[in-house]
Amino acid sequence: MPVRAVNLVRMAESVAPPEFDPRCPSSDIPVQIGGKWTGMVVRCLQSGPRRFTELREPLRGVTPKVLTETLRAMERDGLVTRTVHDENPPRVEYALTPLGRSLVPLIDAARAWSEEHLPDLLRARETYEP
Amino acid sequence: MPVRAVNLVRMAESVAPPEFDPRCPSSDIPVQIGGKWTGMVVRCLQSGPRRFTELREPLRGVTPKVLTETLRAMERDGLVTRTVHDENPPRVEYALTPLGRSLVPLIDAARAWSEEHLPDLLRARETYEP
DNA sequence: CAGTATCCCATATGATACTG
DNA sequence: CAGTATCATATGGGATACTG
Repeated sequence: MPVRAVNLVRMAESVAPPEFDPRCPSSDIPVQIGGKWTGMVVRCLQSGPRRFTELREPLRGVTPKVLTETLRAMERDGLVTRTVHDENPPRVEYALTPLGRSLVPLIDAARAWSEEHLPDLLRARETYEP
Repeated sequence: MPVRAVNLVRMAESVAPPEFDPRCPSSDIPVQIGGKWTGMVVRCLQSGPRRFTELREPLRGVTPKVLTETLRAMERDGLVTRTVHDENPPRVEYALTPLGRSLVPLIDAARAWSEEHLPDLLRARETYEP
């Protein structure tokens, strides 16, 4: 399996601890938002709204349970909207909100980093010995 | 505990699945690099080399075991160097490599995102109801 | 179609104690 | 000082089967 790129998949909502240490500007306690699939969902929705199964397809390997959890969390955080069209069979569409769209540059930056630096990282990994 | 910012804490080394779906440019299978503390270690080392205990201090809450694991992984990936000075008591210094330093803009971008958008996310979280 | 309902498991993280 | 060594556990992620 060839290595392709690096995705941003997790971010942390950081909370200042009671005893914030000014010597390290990021000595925060992280509380995570996002997860394994969040970044990929954002990218999949970039080109427009998609239905549940339309998301499952390109995200090969994601189980319906996990995709549901991911989408619910993103909805809760205001990253996507969930629209139920009253039809039969049911049709549910997910779309990015402006907030969700604002993540795109960050994800792109992570991928750009990977395209530029991943070979170095992998080389380091190969030559490393404990 | 006031919310301060958002840190990038995880990234995924993405591997193309056998059946890559062209409709979604990021339908990759992620294999994670990084972890809860990696981003903070990078930021702590930004201002120069630090010793093990000098890292433990600002990263309140990290146990020696976990900090060791984090640093070893970062060393393996070529993000930091570990220099043992032959003295007594022992002195070990960790420093960013150019590769490690190249992560800084990405981490800063994540923090910038948070400073700009975290209030929106938290507001969405509060008004959300299942 | 768009999910739920269960069950399961690896692993990331942490608590605590000890050492060359 | 700079770690190891153990042990414990929460939870993110997955497998599988079922449903309005």
